[in-house]
Amino acid sequence: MTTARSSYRTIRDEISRRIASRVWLPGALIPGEEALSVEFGAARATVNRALRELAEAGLIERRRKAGTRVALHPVREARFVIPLVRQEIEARGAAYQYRLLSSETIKAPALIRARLGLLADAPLRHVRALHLADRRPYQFEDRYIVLETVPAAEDADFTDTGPNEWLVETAPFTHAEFTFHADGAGAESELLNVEKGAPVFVGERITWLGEKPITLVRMIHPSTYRMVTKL
Amino acid sequence: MTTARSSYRTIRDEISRRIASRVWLPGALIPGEEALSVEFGAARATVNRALRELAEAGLIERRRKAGTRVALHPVREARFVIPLVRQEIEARGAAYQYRLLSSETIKAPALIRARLGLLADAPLRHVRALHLADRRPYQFEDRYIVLETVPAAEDADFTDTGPNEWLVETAPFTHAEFTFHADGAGAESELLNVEKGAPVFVGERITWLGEKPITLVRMIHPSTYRMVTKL
DNA sequence: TGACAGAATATGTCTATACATAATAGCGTA
DNA sequence: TACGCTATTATGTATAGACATATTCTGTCA
Repeated sequence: MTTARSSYRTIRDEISRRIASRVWLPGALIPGEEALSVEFGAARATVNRALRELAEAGLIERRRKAGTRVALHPVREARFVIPLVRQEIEARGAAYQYRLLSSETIKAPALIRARLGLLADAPLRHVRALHLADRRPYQFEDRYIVLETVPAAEDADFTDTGPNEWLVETAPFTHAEFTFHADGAGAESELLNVEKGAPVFVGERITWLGEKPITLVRMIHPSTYRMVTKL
Repeated sequence: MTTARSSYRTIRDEISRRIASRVWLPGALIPGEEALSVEFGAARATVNRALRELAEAGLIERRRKAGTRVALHPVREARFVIPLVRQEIEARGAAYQYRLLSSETIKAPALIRARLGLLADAPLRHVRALHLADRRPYQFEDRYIVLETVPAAEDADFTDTGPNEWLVETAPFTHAEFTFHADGAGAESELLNVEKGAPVFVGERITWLGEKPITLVRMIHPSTYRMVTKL
């Protein structure tokens, strides 16, 4: 019979605590919103918000009529922010530098076309660039921009600022897909200043505006790179 | 003057659309909750929920008194679920197999101690295991469990099921930190059936219960592994 | 000019109430 | 017994109104 002066945070944290301290075991049914609102002396809407947040975090599972139960496997999800390379580098207190390597308009290569679900001959802008932190190679960027979706990219100037910053300001996206994997350094090994075949961390991102693909980018980091996220 | 029959989803999506279609430009101030509730014919609370979700997604930024504006750099965040290896493998339609490689109770090595913020001589359970998908090495798991935090782990039997599944059911966590990077295969190369020094994808995870560290685990995948997430 | 106290304001949260909706449980019928 | 309809129930969402709180703005005083 906690007295607590309502507040959805109080309720959320208390319930979270009960789960963490195993007062309510995984799989167990917890009291309904009505009951909790009585216990905490809060309105049902307040309890609802607390429970909703916990459900979103994956700690509990809710179903109409069936009630709310502690998640069996806390399939919690972590979040990682999608920063601009520049911000990422500057946040570490390092000096950011950018170097454009190449930029051209091409017909979509078969592989890229398949990945983006494009018809043959779709024109793309292909940009290669290097991002440095304190004068050391930090990320090699290999990007394709779909000109049908973003016509303005045809004439954009990427000599001083990277296409990412330009896109972020110019072409908002609605969906995105991220892929991460490890690979051996290929042609980009020299640029990153690593041996050929040395392990590199590859992040790949595709973004869409509605159904239309905007861009595909491969971001390649030397093996010193760490992608960190907290929960 | 959209008529729309309220619903926070309708409002959320419409605002999202206006941002995507650049009706409201990045950095621009958008109408206040009061105004929007009039426009959409909804209660302020409903508009609030719509805006709150958009803010959480990083599409807009809200500040009291200052108002709500379209985020300059959509610092959106992606989420990735934290699945059990088994589920991950079975979800691909592959057969899951587990093999315990070694298990012993040790004093914390200096490196691990530092990483977990432990005092000297803290006893740990060190478990090494291999997870296979369709009989092929999928993940090498190298785990340390802090016995002070989870005493029951001392006697737990990991011959048939991995420590991860055991922990998930037994020791809930409140915080976690994830790190991902690429590395060259070391001692585990044979187990993963790759050449020594071949690129591997390393995921590291530390979990805490309150202030007390629970476990540190390194999960090493061959370079065929892809970590995928959508937004 | 600049510092500071207060007024103004947009968002943040809570309440009470109502109705909507999904899903279960139970009943009746074939 | 098997099937399908209906009542029940817990969560989901909406509303109007109120108060809380963080910030900005403004005017005053040194």
